[in-house]
Amino acid sequence: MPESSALSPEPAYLQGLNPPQREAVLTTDGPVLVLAGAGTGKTAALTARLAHLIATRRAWPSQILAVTFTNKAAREMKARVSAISGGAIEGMPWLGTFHSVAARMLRTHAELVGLQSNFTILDTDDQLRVLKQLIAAANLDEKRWPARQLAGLIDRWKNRGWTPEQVDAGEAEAFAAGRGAELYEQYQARLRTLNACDFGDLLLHMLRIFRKHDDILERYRDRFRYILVDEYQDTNQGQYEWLKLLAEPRRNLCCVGDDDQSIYSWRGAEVANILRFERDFPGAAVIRLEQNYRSTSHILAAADGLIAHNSGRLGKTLWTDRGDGEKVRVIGVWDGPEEARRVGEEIESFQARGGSLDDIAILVRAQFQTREFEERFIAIGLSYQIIGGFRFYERAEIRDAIAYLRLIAQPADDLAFERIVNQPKRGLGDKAVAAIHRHARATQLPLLMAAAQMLDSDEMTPQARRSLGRFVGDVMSWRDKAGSLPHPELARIVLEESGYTTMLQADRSAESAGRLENLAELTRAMEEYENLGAFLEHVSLVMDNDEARQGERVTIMTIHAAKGLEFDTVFLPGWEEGVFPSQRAMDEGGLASLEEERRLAYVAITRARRKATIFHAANRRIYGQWTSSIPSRFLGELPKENIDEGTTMTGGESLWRAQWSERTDPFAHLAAAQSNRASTRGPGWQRASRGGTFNSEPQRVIEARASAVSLGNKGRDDLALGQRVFHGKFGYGTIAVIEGNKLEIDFEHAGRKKVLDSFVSAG
DNA sequence: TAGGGGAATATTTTT
DNA sequence: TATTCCCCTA
Repeated sequence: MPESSALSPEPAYLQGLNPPQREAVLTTDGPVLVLAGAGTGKTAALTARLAHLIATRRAWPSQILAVTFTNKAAREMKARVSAISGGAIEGMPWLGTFHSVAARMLRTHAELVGLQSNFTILDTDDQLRVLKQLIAAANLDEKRWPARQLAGLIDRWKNRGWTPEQVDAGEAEAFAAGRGAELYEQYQARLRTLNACDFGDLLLHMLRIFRKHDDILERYRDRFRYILVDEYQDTNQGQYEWLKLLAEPRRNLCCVGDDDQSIYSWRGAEVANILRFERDFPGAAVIRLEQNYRSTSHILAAADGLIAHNSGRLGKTLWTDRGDGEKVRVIGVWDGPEEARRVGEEIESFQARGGSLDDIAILVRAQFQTREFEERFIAIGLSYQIIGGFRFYERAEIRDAIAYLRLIAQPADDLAFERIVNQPKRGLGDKAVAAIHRHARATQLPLLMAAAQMLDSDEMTPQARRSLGRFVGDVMSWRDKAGSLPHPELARIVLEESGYTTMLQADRSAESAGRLENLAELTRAMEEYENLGAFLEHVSLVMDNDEARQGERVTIMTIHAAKGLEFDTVFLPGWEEGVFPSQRAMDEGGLASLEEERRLAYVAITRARRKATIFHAANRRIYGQWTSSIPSRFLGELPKENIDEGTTMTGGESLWRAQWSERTDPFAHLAAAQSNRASTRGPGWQRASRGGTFNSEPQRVIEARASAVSLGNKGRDDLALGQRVFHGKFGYGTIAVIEGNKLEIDFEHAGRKKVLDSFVSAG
């Protein structure tokens, strides 16, 4: 703890903060809403506030509830609070994500909602499996009423804090002619028998407990002197109620957020929560952080001009003293491949000038857009990483491995049992599993126990019985070992003895090597946890796994994933109607969705520190179909004075010519790019697609030329002939030929391939 | 029961 | 263009 504050002029945590930031730190009591625009030093203010509360003895670390949405944000805040206090503040036990905090609470009160304190937290796969069974049991056509849709609805209801009884008729109508609420009810009942809950339940159960048990609510109210919420614009209805209950009667609630960065309404976030904060908490102090420390002014002004087209904003004006900087560039290109080519060229020249790839990001609206870039970067040998998509713990092999561990830790975990009885294949298919289910239902036993009993009956074919006997025996023996072996060791044994490793080794597909590598990584990750239980809790709540990143690389990710991050140079491809704003969003959500898309565009632009380049293509292949596209309406909403427009195509008079010259002269686009002709935005772009024929040929030529340029230079000095290496796609192999930065490798499973050295690591 | 082949289908995804 | 899922056959 710091010295008595009266003497020292100013505590360290206040240094370097601007006046509004200080206000956000020092306005400790009563409701406070901090409107923190993009790049305005929100996290600095937030952590200083925590430090201040503790340093001035307003609260002990354990008396502050601080919630975030992501594990990443929670981790960062923890680290910064610890740093700012010089390590004096070790733990803030109640700093975490909404879900982890709620889970922690729920473990102590589980019995009040019909669970045991060791309940399991279901992942999406488990959830869908349960729902599929219920839908089938209800005699509904799974085609017409997919489990995914029901899962989405139930999630939405939970986000609003509704229990099955509270779902109104109109909402229930949305699924299977009014049977939605009924299925929700059945789902909850099933979860209770499984001693499990899903993500939504973590919050909803606690909310119900708070509503029903005053004494418990009182206890938490008494404990939490101060409450702090990050990314408040992303809270859903349930979270809002949860916070409101806890914040009374002290009302020391500080919410930080930015209505212009609300991009998760499709996940239940209610912008309304932030918009009505002042009404909900009369007398609230509203503090605006408007000085942007991230971007230069053209970038800010462009973003600001765009977002001004939205209605119903709280409004704020970002400013910066970083100078004008460069204008935002808007570049029209012919098609997707050219877009990727252009971005690749710019990155290479940036790199040639000594720039670092780590400073560059390509932010896309949708995952499918990443492919074009990936292909291009592989071709020219540019290091990149794609963030998002499937996360570590969502991969099938990881989930399978975890299911084994779950079953060992909790033999009653029926979902885990179902997932792996026949994985790897043991000849226990639908028939056998159905028989086990029948027996389990009849005897009220968990599946694993029921299966054990059935070994003595003659309900199954002898071979199925033999196979099942072996499986049950294995699980039992692993359970025995679990007590004595360190858990990572146990995991390795399980993977080996279950035949899972063997199955992958026998699999000759390109991915199997990567899967084995993932499993190895999993057992490595387990070492950081005290015991199996702690590890499994981590896995359910923290779905990400920090992968060690090696070397410089360009980052490719969705705009959603980029929120909260910043990069020196940002490329924003695909600003076309239908892609961005996305067609589906507009079809389904109308104006509200369009505004959310616009906020997304705002988030995208404000990620850039110095340079933002937007692309729009005249033709794009979507799901294998060539479609012509018109530039995004958002482009027209950018203030003219903050953008530079250009196109790589010849003038608007004839797209035909552009097409023709592309076809015959592979370097035409370069010439066009250099002369940077006037914009052709407008009707000329709306030409019908000419189909995919024209570009296949020139692309190959250009591809070859670009490869020739980037290949054959440098090469790595840490690789040698005969060395064993690992490749993300092809697995392990031995180097057979080295030629500059090109390698020929004899892969153990994929045969001989030519690859670039930047894609292999010493194995 | 497993695996092949053909048809249907396709945002964003903090926990 | 992928991927996934369902049906059918060995």
